[in-house]
Amino acid sequence: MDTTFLVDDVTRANFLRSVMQSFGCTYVCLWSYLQPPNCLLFWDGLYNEENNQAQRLFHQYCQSVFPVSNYDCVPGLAFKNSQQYIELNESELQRLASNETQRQFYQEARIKINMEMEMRNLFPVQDLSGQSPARELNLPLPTDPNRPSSSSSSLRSLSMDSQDSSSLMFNIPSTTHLPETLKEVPHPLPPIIPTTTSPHQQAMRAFAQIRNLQLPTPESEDAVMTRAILAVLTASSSSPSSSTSSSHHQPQPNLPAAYRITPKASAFKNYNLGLAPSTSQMRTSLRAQSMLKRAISFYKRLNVARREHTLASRPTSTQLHHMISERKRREKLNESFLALRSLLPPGTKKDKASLLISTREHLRSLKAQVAELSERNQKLEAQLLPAASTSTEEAAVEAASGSTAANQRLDIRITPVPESTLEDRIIDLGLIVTAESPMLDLVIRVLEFLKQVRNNVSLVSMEANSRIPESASFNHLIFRLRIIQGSDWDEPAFREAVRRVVADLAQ
Amino acid sequence: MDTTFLVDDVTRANFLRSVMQSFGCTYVCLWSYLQPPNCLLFWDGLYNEENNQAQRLFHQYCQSVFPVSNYDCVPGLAFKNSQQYIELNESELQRLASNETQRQFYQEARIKINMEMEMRNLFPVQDLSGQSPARELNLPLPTDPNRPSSSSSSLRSLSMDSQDSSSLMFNIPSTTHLPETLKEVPHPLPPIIPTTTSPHQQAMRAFAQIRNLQLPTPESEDAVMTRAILAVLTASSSSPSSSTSSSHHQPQPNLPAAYRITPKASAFKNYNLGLAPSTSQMRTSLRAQSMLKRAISFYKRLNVARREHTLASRPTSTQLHHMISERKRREKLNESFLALRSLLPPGTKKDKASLLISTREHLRSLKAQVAELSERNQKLEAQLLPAASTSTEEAAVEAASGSTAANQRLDIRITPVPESTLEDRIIDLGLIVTAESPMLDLVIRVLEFLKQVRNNVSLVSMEANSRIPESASFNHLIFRLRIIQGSDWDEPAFREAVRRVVADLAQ
DNA sequence: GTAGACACGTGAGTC
DNA sequence: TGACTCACGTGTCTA
Repeated sequence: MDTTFLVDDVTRANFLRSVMQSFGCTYVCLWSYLQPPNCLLFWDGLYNEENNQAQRLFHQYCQSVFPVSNYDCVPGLAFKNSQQYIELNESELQRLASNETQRQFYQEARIKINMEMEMRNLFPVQDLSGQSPARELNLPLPTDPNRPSSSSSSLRSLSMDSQDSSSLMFNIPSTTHLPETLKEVPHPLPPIIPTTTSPHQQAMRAFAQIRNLQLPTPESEDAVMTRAILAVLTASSSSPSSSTSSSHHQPQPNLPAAYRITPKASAFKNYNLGLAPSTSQMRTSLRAQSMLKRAISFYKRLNVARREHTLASRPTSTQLHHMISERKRREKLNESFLALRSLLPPGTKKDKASLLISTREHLRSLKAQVAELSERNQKLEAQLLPAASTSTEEAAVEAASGSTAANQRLDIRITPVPESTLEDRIIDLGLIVTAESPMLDLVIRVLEFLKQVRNNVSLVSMEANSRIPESASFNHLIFRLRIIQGSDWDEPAFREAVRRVVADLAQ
Repeated sequence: MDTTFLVDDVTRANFLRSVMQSFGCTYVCLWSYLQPPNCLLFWDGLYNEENNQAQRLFHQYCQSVFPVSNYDCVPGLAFKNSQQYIELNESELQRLASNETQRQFYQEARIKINMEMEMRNLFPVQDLSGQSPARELNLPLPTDPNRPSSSSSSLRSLSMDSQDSSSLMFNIPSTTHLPETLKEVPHPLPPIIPTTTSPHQQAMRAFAQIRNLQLPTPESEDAVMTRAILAVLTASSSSPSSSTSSSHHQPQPNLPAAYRITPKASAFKNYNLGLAPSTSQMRTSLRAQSMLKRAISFYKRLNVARREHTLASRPTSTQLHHMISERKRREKLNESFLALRSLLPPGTKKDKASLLISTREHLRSLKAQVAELSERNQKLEAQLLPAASTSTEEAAVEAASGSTAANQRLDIRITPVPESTLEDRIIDLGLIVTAESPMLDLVIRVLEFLKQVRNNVSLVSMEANSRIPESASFNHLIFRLRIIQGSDWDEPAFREAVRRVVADLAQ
């Protein structure tokens, strides 16, 4: 219904931009998320004394306009050392852009990237401390969702000037669209200075004198001031009814609600520079006021957050823990990879992926090998023992042999081989010897003994295994003996003889 | 200048939000990048009949409000399966990377930048609206700071005003000018109540009555906006830890976490899940999908765009290619992991590290198995050989042994044991001796020799078999020897020594 | 709420 | 130089 705030906002934006640009800022971004006249300002450039002064001056100005306001120029939003910050300059844009549309595209893209980077750099870590942010922010909660008129108004409201196609998010166009910033213009003092010079005018004038600025046009300035003061006054005595009443008063629902920015309109708004409608009707709503306060507190919050961010140690403890844990995990995984590679034939690549696939292949080939071998084994066994299936019976026989205790240092078992016949008696002499001496001696000794009794038995086959070759070795020997036909075979005597042979070797 | 679209856009957004949320969507996002009245709609939740209906209703509504509008609802941008993402196919990448279509790439980059920005704006990372101690600002306090926010449903989504500058960026004709596809809306329009209320209000009211909705209130929207701003400013590394302070009584307790989308959100979401658009919307859906797909899958590549204008377009493509190739690499590696797991016994954990170690163990066991099997096989063959000397193995063995004649009386084989390592070298000394003398002497002689060279080798195990086919006995001996570490091992010399030891015994 | 697992994009290094 | 691999820190999800 009324656009005064916006006008005011635009005025301030222009002024602000002029100030900042006069101090060499290449990038001034005015953010108007907030309800006008609240906005955020970002600028780049070195944060130097001049900027400091500009900031002070601007602050002074704002204070003069809004005495209750603690307008806060957040100084450190300068991305001075930020590598990501991309300085926009017109010529480069021109060079890159082939046509007008594309140029705009580039501009927009760059600006957005800028903003994005800026955000990233400014707030890489979100650590808002333990305090309740809301308390600090003074955020008003919705008072009553069922409040009658406000809902409809908010639903209806939206605003943006839609005709300016070149309206960009962040008025980088301030460099392009603001030839009237007039750093070049030498004497820009507002012509009309009333007798009752308000503080802000003084401040602005002083500032303009310093920097040779052109200040916003006095008309808009006056209007702004008046409105602002009125707004402040009204707000100080405002009651919630003002909001409702003002909403109520909205006579034409779909008429220029164009300039009212509802909080829902969240995108960056364009300050259409040079837009200075003369409608000076005052619209002071509690909502606007609340937004102002909100903005102020927001600025505070911003500063606090920034400070906290810069001061606080970057990684939170959890983050740090996470990091090192992840590191451990990677390390372990790499260890596993290494160990896996050690098992593979040494010719394999040490590349991780190829290690995996070679492992896969190796595994597959091993499986195939096992399958083939086992199959062949089965076949061979079937071929070899149609008469006797060795393994199972052997176990059974051993179990049934009734030998001595298991833990003995020397265990001698003599078991008949099932395939032996009466004419061809074959026995197995099993020895389990725990000996310190190497198995070699043991075997030789037994063999020598067998050689002595070669008239009684002959060696058919033998088998010797030693586990744990160091220190006390565990030797398992099996001698398959054929008992010579006709000889008198005394098994206990034979066993005793064997025992005597190997007894002194057994540990 | 006509603001009807804009005003109505918000209305439509609200209505739409109400509709979708009433159907259980936790996240509804209206995107108004496009030139109004074109916008994009995203919502989560299961794509079910109700959603379908909501979509239809929305279509009808839009049709009623803007008969010329070709509103396009893209169903099913479901962020549920976060692991899935959409991979760009190669051709598309090529197209993007090529120079001739650089402009399109820029456009897409811009799109994704926009998307990122919008994401940040739309999805507050942090709930910052706690209590509102606005007393110092003379703001009306909320009726009850601790009350559960009944209007939180409206807080679940934000809508963009469509008239921000970013609408420019989407002047890509193919995407903005979607074909008219809404002619075949199956259901009748929502009842339009005449007189003063606008159609959207009527529709909303009717719908609210149907679904018992609570429409958004401006206050809540204020809060949302404020939160959004703060979120944007404090985003970039969102950690939910900040909610500790306000967790006690969160003003919007049911604000779902799923609704937080940080710019670092990495995985591209597959929004095709459960997509079952009605045939009438199929075409437009597909078209919008293709654009969306590109945009979404690219929105993470903001750095690309950043480089794009710091440097030339070269590193852009390289970076992009790098990213893509890295993705491919990861994919391939994971594939390898998966394939490897498929080879392992199915009980193994699907954890990557444990997969590796279990693979290692499995491999080791397989090797042992192979060794054992082959050994046994050798044994069996040796047993079988004299019986069936015609077998192929003998020939093969003899051929492989590199010995001179086939019918030699002595065959010496030295083969490394596969399970031996560099540190622990184990070899098999195989002897096939056709001798008249009994095997006993042969074995003893070999053992004595081994005893002599015990500084070089130690006996691990041995095996001896003798068959007596006819006249001469056929002896097969296998000695498994461990080569002592540090000793100089000369295999040919050893072989020659063995040969000399047993030569005179061989027939 | 915390520990672990994964995927991501990116910088660095290597051939 | 470019193609490629790897490590890193971070974000997200799950148990």
